[in-house]
Amino acid sequence: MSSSPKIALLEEYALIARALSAPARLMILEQLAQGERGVEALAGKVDLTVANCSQHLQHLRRAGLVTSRRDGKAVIYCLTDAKTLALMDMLRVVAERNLAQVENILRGLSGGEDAPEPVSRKELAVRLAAGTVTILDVRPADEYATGHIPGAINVTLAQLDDMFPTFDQESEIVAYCRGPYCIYAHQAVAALRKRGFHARRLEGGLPEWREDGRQVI
Amino acid sequence: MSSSPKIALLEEYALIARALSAPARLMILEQLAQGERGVEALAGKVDLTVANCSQHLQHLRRAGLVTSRRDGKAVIYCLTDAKTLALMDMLRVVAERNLAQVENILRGLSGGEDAPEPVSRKELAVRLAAGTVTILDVRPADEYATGHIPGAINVTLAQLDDMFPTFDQESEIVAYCRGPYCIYAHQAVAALRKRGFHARRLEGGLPEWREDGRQVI
DNA sequence: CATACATTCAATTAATCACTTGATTGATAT
DNA sequence: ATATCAATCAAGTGATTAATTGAATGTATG
Repeated sequence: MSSSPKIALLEEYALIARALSAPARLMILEQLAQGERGVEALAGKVDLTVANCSQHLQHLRRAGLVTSRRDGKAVIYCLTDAKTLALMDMLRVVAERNLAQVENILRGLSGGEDAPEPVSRKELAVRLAAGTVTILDVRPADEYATGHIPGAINVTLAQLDDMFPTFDQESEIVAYCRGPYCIYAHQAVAALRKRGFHARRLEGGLPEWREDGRQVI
Repeated sequence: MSSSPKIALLEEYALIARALSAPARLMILEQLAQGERGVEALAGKVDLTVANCSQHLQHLRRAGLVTSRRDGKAVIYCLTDAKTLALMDMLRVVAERNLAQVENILRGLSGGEDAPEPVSRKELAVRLAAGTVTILDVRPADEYATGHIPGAINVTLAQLDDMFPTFDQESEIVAYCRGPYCIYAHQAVAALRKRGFHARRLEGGLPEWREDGRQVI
């Protein structure tokens, strides 16, 4: 098989990199970061056929990034450990630093305007305790239902237009979504700022907030 | 091209992961971590034809991991930044945690015996200043020549057999090589311990030592 | 200007990959 | 047992990839 142990090792490392080299699998991992899921639920979320999704999941399992267990007739997948999230985040950081294309897309998301720096999780925790901030959870309702930051209001992007009158023009609004790969919070902040609100993104998303050991309800 | 900005972003991230998904390219990156190199020198080091190596380098450049400049008739490649090294190291960490195969190979490298914990760079720096340690640089002579830890002795694995009599049985020996992807230090430590020496690996390799801002001559 | 040199491009082949379709397995309920 | 449901497997297609070969580019030197 492999001539030398060195190449054998590199092939294993490459196997993990390859597992991360398809957009569909990155989306699956983003979903699993929210919490464990069955194959059919995942296939629905990332818009793949069940068979195709199953194959991607096995690819991820071969790379050791996810594990599965059987629950009745369903097979539940979950992330092997949080290091995978750190690896994905580093992928994003390197992409943002080195690829001009990524910068262009991110600029486009904030509607041409300069997006403000995101709010750190620590800062949000302090202001959450003080009650000086409105928090928006911009994920789909079902993901909000399985866990969210205490006090967060669930508003999808489509609903946002109707909600403007209910927000306070003075206090700051912080929006979050699935995590660094998710663009909902970017888009929500752009829409809010266009209407004159003080809005910023939360750094990371719910999985990172949970990973910090902060409260989720 | 890409239907949504989300998929466009994921495709960029996937591009970087794909760049890391071939053993040949991981070897090229390991070499570039030692210092900038021309195409022909790289091709020789990683045992590829020049044309093939050039194509791999362009793959890496498209992913923003390396940059190139022209120097006379040679084209010199170097790593875009040190974050790439961090990404590769995280790839290794995840592999060691999640893939049984990697554990097997690493165990095989230490000759079946339990390998001792590596020496941290900080600890080595202290003991280097105190002169209480022998340091072996187990890389090829040309790589040693372009920079090494002060006081390190250059010994290739092939030469190691002849060198045993010259080592002190009492003081500890620390071996290092190109970095976490390189197995020379593992093999050297295994050989030394089989002969009864107190030997350990340095954590990381020369690029990481240099990255810490420590002295290299 | 012609030559030599280092690198890149272009065309080819074999292998691998993503995705689709339809059949099969495994577990539960009737 | 039989039916049902979730997930996986197996086979086939089109696209992408790594590697090889030979030609073409760009840069220095005689």
